[in-house]
Amino acid sequence: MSSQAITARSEDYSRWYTDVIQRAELADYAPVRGCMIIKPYGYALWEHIQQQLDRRFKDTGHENAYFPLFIPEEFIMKEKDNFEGFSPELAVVTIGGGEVLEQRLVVRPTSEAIIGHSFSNWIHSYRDLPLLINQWANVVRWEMRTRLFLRTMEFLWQEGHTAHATHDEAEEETLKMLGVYADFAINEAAIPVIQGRKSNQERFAGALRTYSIEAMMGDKKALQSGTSHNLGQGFAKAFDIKYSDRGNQLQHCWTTSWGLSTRMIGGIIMTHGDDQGLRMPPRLAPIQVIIVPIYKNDDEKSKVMEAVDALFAELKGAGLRVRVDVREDLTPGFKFNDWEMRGVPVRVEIGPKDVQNNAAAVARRDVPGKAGKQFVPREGLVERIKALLVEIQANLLAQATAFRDANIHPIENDYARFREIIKDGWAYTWFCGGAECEAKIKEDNQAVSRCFPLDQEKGEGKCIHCGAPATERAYFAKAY
RNA sequence: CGGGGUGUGGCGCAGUUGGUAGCGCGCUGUGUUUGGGACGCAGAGGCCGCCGGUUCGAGUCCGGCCACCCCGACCA
Repeated sequence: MSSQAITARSEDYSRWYTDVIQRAELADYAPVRGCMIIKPYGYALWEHIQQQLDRRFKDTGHENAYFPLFIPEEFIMKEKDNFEGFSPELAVVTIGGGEVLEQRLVVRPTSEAIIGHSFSNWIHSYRDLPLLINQWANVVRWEMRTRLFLRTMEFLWQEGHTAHATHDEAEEETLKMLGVYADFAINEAAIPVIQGRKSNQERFAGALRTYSIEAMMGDKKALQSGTSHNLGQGFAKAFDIKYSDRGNQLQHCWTTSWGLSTRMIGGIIMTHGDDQGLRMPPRLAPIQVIIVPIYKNDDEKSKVMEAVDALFAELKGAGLRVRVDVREDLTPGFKFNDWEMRGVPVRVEIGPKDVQNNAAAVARRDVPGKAGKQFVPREGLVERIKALLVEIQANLLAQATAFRDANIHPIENDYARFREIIKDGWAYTWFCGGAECEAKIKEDNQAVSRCFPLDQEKGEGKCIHCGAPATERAYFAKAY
């Protein structure tokens, strides 16, 4: 619990972000640089993210497994692009049991290598395909600069790894899981995301193609919130993942990998949060309904608590995540602010008047102040709250979508204007995809291409930077 | 690694020309309070980031180191 005010977003967005996390008790800094302690409230949010994703993975035929944290260094080196991409950020164990290790062990930055090793043992025939595996795990990347949830040296995620008989099947899987991420982001986290393909410069080194979902944060910076790779046959060749086809010919598999991490929590904070603090999307909120009892004396207390307990049981019975704030010696006003800061979607106040009137005061987090508070008859209250949670979920998505759309600006053939746009928003424009253009744009604007959206009209234009013919449009933005 | 900042009770901070550490919040006890961040009274809590130097005496001055935060480069 904290009574401190939160820095206004307009004053200092970074400070607002870290204030919210600490005051809402999502996470603490750890004694090790770049690491974080995820506190119960933050972890509960992660658990709901996990549940919603895991359900979707199972529904699309995937199974969970677990692979080791330690990976022989030579495994990592097998796939050259992968190794070169990751080597600067590897944590390597060189001593174990007091002895210098013959075989140095890498703490996994991702598990393509060790899973590839297993896949080569598991897969022999086309009958073994497709192989659809997911794991929930922690990974470590030695980052130079870290921020709570957005980039920490150790983070939690899921990584899906699949093997297929053909390129097209792998591509289909890659896009299917991208779609799963988008569905999750939009319908559970209420974050409008754009599905797209990364430029060659931005794609994962070991991948044929990298796709991502991109979201706009409250400061108009972009956040890559989920990633899906078609790895081609690169890993299959490096790890000898082969199968005999129907004609008894040995073929290399086509593999994919896709991941979504605790970074998503940062996305939720920065998409929905306001100057009062967090605003949790109801479907993921650790607490959906907080009940604050109000009373002056023992006589009132017993009457109020009777009504509160009954409502609590009813809401809980309806499947809602509900809690009663029974803390003594805190004023109701303090509790209102406290739970608003922590983003609980619906607050129910029950005092002597409400007991008498057979009603309750219901306040919604997405509408600030008195406008969001109304008195609701006790009769039908549970149904009203359930409906309200649905409304809030929809409203958060609508607000975020409106904000995003208001800050995306289409532009053609005008680099000067492009540069202006990108200072405070996203630009949507023709892009040749070339490395030189990308590098120059980055140098000029501290912004990069986010993706070529999958959903775009066919056409042809001129690259915003070099003017060469371009067949695709891309989003450009400053990014986390 | 470059630039900027900060290290003093749990948190936020003050601490004058060097004289043996204080405020607010929080915490404990207690009483009055309670419909938008309550108040009184009584308490507990500190190796002033670390090491060294100057000095009769260092939170304060000097030297060195370390850590963390913010902004870049790198990255999900």
